[in-house]
Amino acid sequence: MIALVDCNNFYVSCERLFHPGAFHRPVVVLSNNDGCVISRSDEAKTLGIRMGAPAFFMEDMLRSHDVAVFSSNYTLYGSLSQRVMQVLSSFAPEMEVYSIDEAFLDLSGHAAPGRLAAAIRGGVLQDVGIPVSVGVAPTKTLAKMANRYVKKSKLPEGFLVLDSPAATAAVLAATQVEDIWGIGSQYAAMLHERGFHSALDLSRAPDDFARRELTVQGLRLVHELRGIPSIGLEETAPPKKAVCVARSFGQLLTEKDDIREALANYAAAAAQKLRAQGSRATVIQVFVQTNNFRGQDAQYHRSINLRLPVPASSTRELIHHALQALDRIFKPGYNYKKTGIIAMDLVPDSQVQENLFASTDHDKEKKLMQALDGISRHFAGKPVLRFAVQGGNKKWALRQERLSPCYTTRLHDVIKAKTD
DNA sequence: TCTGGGGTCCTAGGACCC
DNA sequence: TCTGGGGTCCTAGGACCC
Repeated sequence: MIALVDCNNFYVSCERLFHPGAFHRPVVVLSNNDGCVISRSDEAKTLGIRMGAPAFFMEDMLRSHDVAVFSSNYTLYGSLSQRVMQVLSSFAPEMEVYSIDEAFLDLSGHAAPGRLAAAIRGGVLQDVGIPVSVGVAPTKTLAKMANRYVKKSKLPEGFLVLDSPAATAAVLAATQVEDIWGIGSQYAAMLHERGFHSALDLSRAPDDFARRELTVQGLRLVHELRGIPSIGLEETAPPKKAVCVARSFGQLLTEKDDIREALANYAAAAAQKLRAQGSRATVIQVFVQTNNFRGQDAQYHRSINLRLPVPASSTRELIHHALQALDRIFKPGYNYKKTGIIAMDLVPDSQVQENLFASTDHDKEKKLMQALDGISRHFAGKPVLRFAVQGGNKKWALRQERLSPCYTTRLHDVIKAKTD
């Protein structure tokens, strides 16, 4: 049996840990730039606040219902996520960390999965303070479904075990196709049209139909619904194939210099990510975009791929190439909303083929970056040393008007229990 | 008139996930 | 004034190879 453990309203739960006043009260967490709602407490859901709803549409409503609003603080959430995963790993040696707030656990060999699920829930709550729900079933897809059922039906015990055909069929029948893991809006519309409405319907679909209309992934999915394990547990995360840093600006930008500054900073962040995972980029993609939502503005979306002379992870090189790419796609006269860089075709640092004719001294470059990373580690990962082109104007900076402190990762932000 | 067979690599686009 | 960011996988089609 496989368990899917999922933190309830994870970002909201993280904020509540440090703001006891936010319990028993609607709470939402906003995306970057305080743009839209990405996490809601149960009370906020009851108020009818939708996932992804733009915050500025709802300001009056948020105020009148006394909703606690937070900017997202990924440093805090990442740190608490690590603690949750640590606790989970003590329950099952074989585990896949699926996302910041979810993990699959292999429970095979346990005689009483229900008791274990209850213990997991209690353990995480006790040790970290985050409430979780647990779904247990023979396959990952069914475990996901059981988990969703626990939350949707607000089962008071917080877990559900699908260990009989009857229990499984009941949950399958109660789940619409669009709520199945792996079925998005496009497939859902097609399935309804073809007469498949519930997960139970889909579990009875012919294999060749699933293969033809939903690709091989859909075929695996249908088998999983029937209780045949077809998606394996991935214990060690495969190395990333791409690294992307892209942000909307806090305000629209028209000046190339401002966009250069933003892009230089994103390229620096991408380079740091690459070094942290020990890989280098062979190709970079750089893009610029205007704001689609502004019908009154002329629109411009453009991206370009650049093959690097030698795979690179040095901040200096990535900034250099990114800005060259920008030169080729930037056009004056637009209100720009977003830029970004994607580092692709990543190769392990150790397997890089040097270019005999390249002008860059990679030994020197590497030492420089080691020094840079060493210094930044001293300052809790903050980029205290920067390249001049990264500037300091920050016209592009994010809006984060309701950011809570980094209670668990920055010494200065640790809560004071007592002041002198 | 007839016009092979088998393969790789790359790119673009579509679909999905949290 | 204000609408997120970061990923993965699959397929189809074209270019190219012997």
